[in-house]
Amino acid sequence: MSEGAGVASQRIADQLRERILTGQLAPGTRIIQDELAEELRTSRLPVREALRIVASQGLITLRANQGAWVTRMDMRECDLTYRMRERLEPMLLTESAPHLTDDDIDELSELQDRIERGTEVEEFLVLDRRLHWTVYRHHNAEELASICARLWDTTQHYRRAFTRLTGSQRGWIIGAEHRLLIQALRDRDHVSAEQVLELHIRRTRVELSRHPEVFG
Amino acid sequence: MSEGAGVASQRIADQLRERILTGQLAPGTRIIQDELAEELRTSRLPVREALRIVASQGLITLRANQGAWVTRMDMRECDLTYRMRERLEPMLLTESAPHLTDDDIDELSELQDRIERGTEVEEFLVLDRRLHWTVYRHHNAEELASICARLWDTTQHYRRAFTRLTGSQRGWIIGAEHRLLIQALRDRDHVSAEQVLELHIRRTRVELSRHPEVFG
DNA sequence: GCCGCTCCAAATGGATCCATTTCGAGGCCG
DNA sequence: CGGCCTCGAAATGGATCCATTTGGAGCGGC
Repeated sequence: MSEGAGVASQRIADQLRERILTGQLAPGTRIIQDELAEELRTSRLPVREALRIVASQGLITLRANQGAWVTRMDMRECDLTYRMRERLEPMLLTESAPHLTDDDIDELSELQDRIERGTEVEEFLVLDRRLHWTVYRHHNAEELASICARLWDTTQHYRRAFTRLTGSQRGWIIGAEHRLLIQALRDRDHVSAEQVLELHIRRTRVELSRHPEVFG
Repeated sequence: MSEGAGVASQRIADQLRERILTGQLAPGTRIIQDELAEELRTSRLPVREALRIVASQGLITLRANQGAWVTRMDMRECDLTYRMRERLEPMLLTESAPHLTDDDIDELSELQDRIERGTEVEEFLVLDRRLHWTVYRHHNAEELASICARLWDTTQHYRRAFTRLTGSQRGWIIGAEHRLLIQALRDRDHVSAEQVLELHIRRTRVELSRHPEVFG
């Protein structure tokens, strides 16, 4: 795949990705090669390659002779993306779970503690992601993992909007799901862990589908 | 995503993809920018972009400051790819099946007739692919479809080797599975169609896992 | 007053040139 | 004789310049 090529291109791609995931660049925003190049003190060439890298991760959309925009999703696409996650992330869990150490699982508990103590949306998004990917930490399936990461990233903006909207109402549900997941992992009951994870993603999808206003 | 950008880049990417899928370029083959550029009467720049496009589809692997190789898989990766297909292609079927016309289904039957009459490996690969993607013809899920296509493409070389190896021994199994799939679609029994499709992919995966020599 | 045509500025696409990195061949030293 | 080091060719990465395309502003005609 495309982890290689161009140190500069990769750096620029990472920065672009960061800005999109943190919400600095909203879906629909146009990205102009010259602007990015000047701002990052480089030529347009590595910028062009960076745009391609980020496009291959689904975060921006390119159109020939026209330019690049931060990818925009409608509710239908977002729903489908969550359905894919429901089928793929449990696979990723299965690949990783047998290799989780007791320390890993303690780390999961601590992350959930912090999630429950916190109130900031941005903090929640970071911790939630870190929790999930700690579960997947020992996967040995790059392809699968990169697809899952892509599905996660492309819905990040709408997850943020959704979280802001529903506030802490859903906190205890997510908490219960996370705790059940962590306990199943601690018990080495991987089938249940898979099932809880699928449930967790599906429940979020269903709730999201009840908030069309997230998609403006 | 990355359907746009650079008419030339896109053309070159298509040619590269074609050569890999038809087996002209085997996994592990190194691709040198200068050679491709000279052969296609263009400069290295669109070649570089084409390499990125094809890399984003998983068919070649880039390493910074080193170059590009046709992606090589081991049995474990191939097995995982088939497992992903088992979970995703039935989804794609579900998106498309309700919109299949009687003509579409007749076309499927004719394709299967031709598969059963033929003996050439290359012909089989083409017809088999056409059959599957005729089933998916009316999907309205670009992301899902592009992931499925990617999973299909990256295993193409090993499917070819496998087909050459097992010859026509598996022909009647594939025929039965395809016929059952087509009949379920004709009966508008989409749940059964999904199930047959999953079975079909899983059976192929299991057989493939019994032939490690394919990954020599 | 509205629609359409022309032309121009701005942005993307491609070619060429130069810099940098990698890897192997060949020689030198131990 | 073998291992290491150096050097150079070859390939990739980046910068600059030019070509092409696009879309909108402004003018003209109906």
